[in-house]
Amino acid sequence: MRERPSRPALYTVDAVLVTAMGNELAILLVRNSSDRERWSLPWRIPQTGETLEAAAATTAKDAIGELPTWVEQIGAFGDGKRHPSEADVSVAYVGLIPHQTASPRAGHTWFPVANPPPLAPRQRAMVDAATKTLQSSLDQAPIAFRLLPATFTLSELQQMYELLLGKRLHKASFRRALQAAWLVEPMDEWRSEGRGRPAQLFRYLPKKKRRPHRGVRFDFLYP
Amino acid sequence: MRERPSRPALYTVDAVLVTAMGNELAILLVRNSSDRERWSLPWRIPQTGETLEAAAATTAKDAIGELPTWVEQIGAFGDGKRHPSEADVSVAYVGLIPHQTASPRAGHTWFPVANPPPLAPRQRAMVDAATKTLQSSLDQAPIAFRLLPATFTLSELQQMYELLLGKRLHKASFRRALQAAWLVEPMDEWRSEGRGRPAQLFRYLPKKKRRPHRGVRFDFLYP
DNA sequence: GACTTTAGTCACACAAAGTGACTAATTCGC
DNA sequence: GCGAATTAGTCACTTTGTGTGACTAAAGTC
Repeated sequence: MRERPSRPALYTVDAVLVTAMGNELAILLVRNSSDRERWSLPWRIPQTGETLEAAAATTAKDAIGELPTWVEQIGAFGDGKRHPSEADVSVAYVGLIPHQTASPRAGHTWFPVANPPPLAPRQRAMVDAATKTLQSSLDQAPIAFRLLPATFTLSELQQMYELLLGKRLHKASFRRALQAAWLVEPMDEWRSEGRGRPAQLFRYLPKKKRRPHRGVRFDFLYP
Repeated sequence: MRERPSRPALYTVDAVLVTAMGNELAILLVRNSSDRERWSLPWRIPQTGETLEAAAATTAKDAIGELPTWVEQIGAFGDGKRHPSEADVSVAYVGLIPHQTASPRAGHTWFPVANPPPLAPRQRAMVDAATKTLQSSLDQAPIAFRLLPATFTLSELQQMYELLLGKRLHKASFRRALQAAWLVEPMDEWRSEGRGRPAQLFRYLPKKKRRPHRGVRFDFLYP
């Protein structure tokens, strides 16, 4: 605990900016300034007095001109090797961007999260961890709502959940669970999407404060 | 993203070492070398080529002479102020120590997690986040098992869960859920604890690989 | 106007969880 | 030695939650 390191321990803040493009998730990458063939996550070295979260928000603003609707830390990533700048650790954040508001700055492009260009191993790990974090906090935080515009149909909401979970959901079950959670308020508007019955619009407006009072659950198998 | 910082962005790795003492959780704190009245978390600056997790494990070994039975990252903590050494960010890890094996080195002491001595705000935040992380990954990882000795009774296991969750559990429900998860194997040993029927001993040995196939869940209220 | 398409709801079956009461095996007090 | 107390372990019943197919509703298409 007292040994001096052989070099300073430096870090950056990296942002995994996520949006829903059509029916897949996409992340924002920026072209490397040195090697224009390669891509990397937007990043930043925090200024004096700047919190980590603020640095992540600023990184996002620099990349798309908007603050994310949701920012959450993924963790610190270090593998003993250096990468962007001289840093040997990157503190990664996910930021959610509703796709409507997203107009990337020059040099920045959305890539399907399932099929990105080659990335440095550490950045690759951060992207993987970001999608995993989103999936696992999907039932703990309004992730899906933050990827949608302010008003949406229940079918759109369900599709967003299906996209994030990577599986189909049964309509009746989805709506029953949503009703029970009191997260959504119907508006007096309907939207006709061409064919089919028009859908009612809803907005995110959580109401109740009754916690479900569950017991234990053992949802793991191997250490 | 290109601005130079006004000073180098430095970090440490801090360890929140947790054990179960009697019927409360405890964390290991070390007396400050400068101000002997104050306490802080054990920490370390990673050496070149050392991963973050390895640094956390080493920190634990320096503090209690044993490797933790479980190590997990909590996150990176920075508030714009510096603290241990010159670092403005601490990467925090939880490490679990079964209480039997724990014999702290000189200057190190266990404190009840609910009632620690005054700590620096950042360290306080790390301790709070550690217990929150433990609670929320309790159903995802064998946290409780890693705080117990290799063999244990089901009552001890249930008490550990109650301690970590901060609430009582119903015996029959607990055992039913445990059975369904195939996490535990009975041994041919019994232990008599003075009064009452002797309890059978079990060990952690996860068996099945059937994932429960749940739908969506909305377990949050406010953003 | 029949057919297709999407929205929205219902009702039933089945699975999971909460709960109190029961049996079992030991120690303690007398 | 024997009944009360104590802890372990199980059972059966009730309540709640989830999976699922079938249904009605309102629009467009031909």
